[in-house]
Amino acid sequence: MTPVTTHPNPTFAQLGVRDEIVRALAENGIEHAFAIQELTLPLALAGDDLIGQARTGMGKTFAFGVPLLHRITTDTERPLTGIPRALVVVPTRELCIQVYEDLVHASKYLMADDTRKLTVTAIYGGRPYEPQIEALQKGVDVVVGTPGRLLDLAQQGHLQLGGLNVLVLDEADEMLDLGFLPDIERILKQIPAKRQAMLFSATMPDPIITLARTFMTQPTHIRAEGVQGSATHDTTEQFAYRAHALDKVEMVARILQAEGRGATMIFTRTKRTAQKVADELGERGFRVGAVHGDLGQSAREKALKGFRNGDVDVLVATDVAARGIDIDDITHVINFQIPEDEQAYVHRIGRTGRAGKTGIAVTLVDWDELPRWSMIDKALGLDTPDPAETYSNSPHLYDELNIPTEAGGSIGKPARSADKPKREPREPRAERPARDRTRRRTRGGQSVSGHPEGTPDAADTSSSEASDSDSAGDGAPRPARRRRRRRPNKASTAGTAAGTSAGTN
DNA sequence: AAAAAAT
Repeated sequence: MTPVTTHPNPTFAQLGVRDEIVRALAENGIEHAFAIQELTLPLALAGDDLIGQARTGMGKTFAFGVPLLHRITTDTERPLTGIPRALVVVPTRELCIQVYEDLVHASKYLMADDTRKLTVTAIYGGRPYEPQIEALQKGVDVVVGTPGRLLDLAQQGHLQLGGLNVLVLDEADEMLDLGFLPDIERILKQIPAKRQAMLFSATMPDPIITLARTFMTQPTHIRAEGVQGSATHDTTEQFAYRAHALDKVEMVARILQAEGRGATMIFTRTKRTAQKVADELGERGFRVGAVHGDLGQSAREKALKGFRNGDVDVLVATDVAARGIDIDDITHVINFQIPEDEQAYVHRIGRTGRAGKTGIAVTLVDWDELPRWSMIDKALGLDTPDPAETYSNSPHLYDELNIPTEAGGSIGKPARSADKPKREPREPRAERPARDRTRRRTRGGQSVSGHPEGTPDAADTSSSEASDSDSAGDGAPRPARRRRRRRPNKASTAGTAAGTSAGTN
């Protein structure tokens, strides 16, 4: 069981973070450090290499962002010159934007010298070169970027990597995976050998850690509470259902009618399917957006922005949006197609249940997906009921999905859909007050008010030597949002109790 | 075999 701590986590001020940063964080409602942040700060400030692991939505961005900003502005031997001193590499463009914005907020009051503000810039593809090049020419202290554009601008001579003091790989296991590894190696070649490297992710497979150690200096592996287990949250209720591919959209439509449903993310395995599902749900009247790699960059950003601000309440995406994206009030994650591996599953459902909130994850498993699903289920110890057992040829199979709703019932009934016209005029925008519809960032996974979750006491810190090594529409009834949440009491809870023991990697 | 990431 989770140890009960009577003391709240320490504040950033208590942890010795400089006042400019403390003030900026406070303006965003952040005062207390999450476990991963508290554990990371002393080592990160000392310049140590480290691998930071904490569950999704538990504040990894500021775990590297805060010490990074503190350190490069406090090093009197190396004043900031406008040549990049810190580089954060991320796997997707949208995550790049998000991390960039977090760092901009946190650095609001920081000066590079007596006359110049500290500058952060985002370098990513799908957008014109000129503004990014101009920003670099004006002088930049911190760069956040995706690999392709970073290398491109480095090769063109616009991005100077020789002055880097700090390198961060966010979603590090993804960055060191086959698809990205060559790019990362190219970047590593261009940065000074004597630098601090910090790697963060909720998931860190052993082979990746072994690989990481080849370019790190005696890294400390910091694992915040919880990640030793399944790395999924016990605040997120998980379900798996057997589904015919052809029925999946109908099942999703019913899930989307769950009472108390807030924002919902639907993940697919392919770009085509993502678009198709988005289109079909749109036809059914849901306010839906799509994010995948076949869309133009502005369409991707527009969809995500609409989802953030509440104009859209269903977002269909490929795994491009599986990692890092931090949006408040995502109550449901639906795996329309099962993910590639357990890491992808962990990150997908990690879009809900963030910062101690509750969430519901539903995975729809087609016949040909059963073997892979059972592998994921086993690898994570989810112990969901075998979806095969829910198999039936009955057309009424999905009448009861058995997913608890806020009202205490189950969803799955067609809910008047039979006599309902496929499409109704949408309610005017003004119908709900804008503020009520606005979905906020959770600010790096940190609750905007109250104490963050996490008990540092339960954290397992191990040094590199000691333990070796080890982140609606109207066609359907409008869901009631923001009701008081009732804890679902049936079906399978994932994960081990977030705590000390049972820590088999 | 898929997605992502430079054009």
